Amino acid sequence: MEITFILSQMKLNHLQIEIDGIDKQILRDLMEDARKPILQIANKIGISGAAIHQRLRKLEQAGVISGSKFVVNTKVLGYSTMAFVGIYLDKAARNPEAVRELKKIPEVLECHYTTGNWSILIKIICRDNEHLMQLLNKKIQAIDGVSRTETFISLDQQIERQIQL
Amino acid sequence: MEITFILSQMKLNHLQIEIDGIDKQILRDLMEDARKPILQIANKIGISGAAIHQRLRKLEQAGVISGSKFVVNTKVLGYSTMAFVGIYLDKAARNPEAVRELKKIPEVLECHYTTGNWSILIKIICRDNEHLMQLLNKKIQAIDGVSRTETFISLDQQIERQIQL
DNA sequence: ATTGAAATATGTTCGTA
DNA sequence: TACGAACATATTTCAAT
Repeated sequence: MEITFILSQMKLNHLQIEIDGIDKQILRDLMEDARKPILQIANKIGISGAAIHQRLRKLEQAGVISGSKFVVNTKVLGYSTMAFVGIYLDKAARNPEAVRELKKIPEVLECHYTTGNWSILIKIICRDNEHLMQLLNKKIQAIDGVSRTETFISLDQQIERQIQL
Repeated sequence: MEITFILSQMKLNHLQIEIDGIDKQILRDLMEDARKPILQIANKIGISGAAIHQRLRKLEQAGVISGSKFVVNTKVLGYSTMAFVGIYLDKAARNPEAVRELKKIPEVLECHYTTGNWSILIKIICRDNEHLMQLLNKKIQAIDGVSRTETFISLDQQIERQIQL
């Protein structure tokens, strides 16, 4: 009986984070522009800046907000080629080791353990096809345990967004 | 001779965006926390706040900075399942139409035209496996032109980052 | 490109409802 | 929760180098 109580409390903490309409409006604005002034949001919604401030503190403490980022335009910096690479590892036990190596490669932006054919799926960014080829042949294929890779070059990214509240 | 001049100017505008070490330090800080006060960065680097401000203006005008975002923790909001879905379209001509439909599905976070087997690769986020199944069967498979899909569920994302400067 | 200082704008705290 | 007012910080501008 005590255990079921504790479990129900855990559920409350983990699942019942109340995000009302005002929270959503605040988050929607800030997800689009992390530097948008609180007062602008406040005026739009029709509550005080102090209220927004309180809600943001609540959302941060609840862990709803993970942080904020400046987004840099990789194309302007000369990175024109994005690709996904499915990686086959010959032994599952080598996975953590392989991931450790992948973390050392700055061009690797994402790395997922996945269901399906591959052990790992990564997203990478390269200056051009030449850079991509070097990366695959010299760095990724060189990782111990990597037996084969399948590369999918992103010819054009049509959607890039966060979850919609 | 005039044309070569114009071309060299275009190259200057598009490729020779000078990002020096100070720019990189500023961007590195703000990519980690978009709300980090300029003065803190200024003190760390050892130049004035006004100088940082000027450089940020320059970087914005050059298009290096695409914006800033608040990052929300999707897991806390109850979205525990991320997946990649490779989509086969029966006719390439249907691609733009299919992408238009995908844009209407809020769970679709990314969408890429790709080389390789599929026409399109998307990244999606779902509450749970049930939600994922509904999304695939009722919404994605229902799009006109979609002949087949291959789904890769992300069991664990080990790397999530931006380009390293 | 950079600075310091002034002017403006924004964020934060707090007593109260 | 929300408010407004007081307070503390941050940003932007600007003349000068």
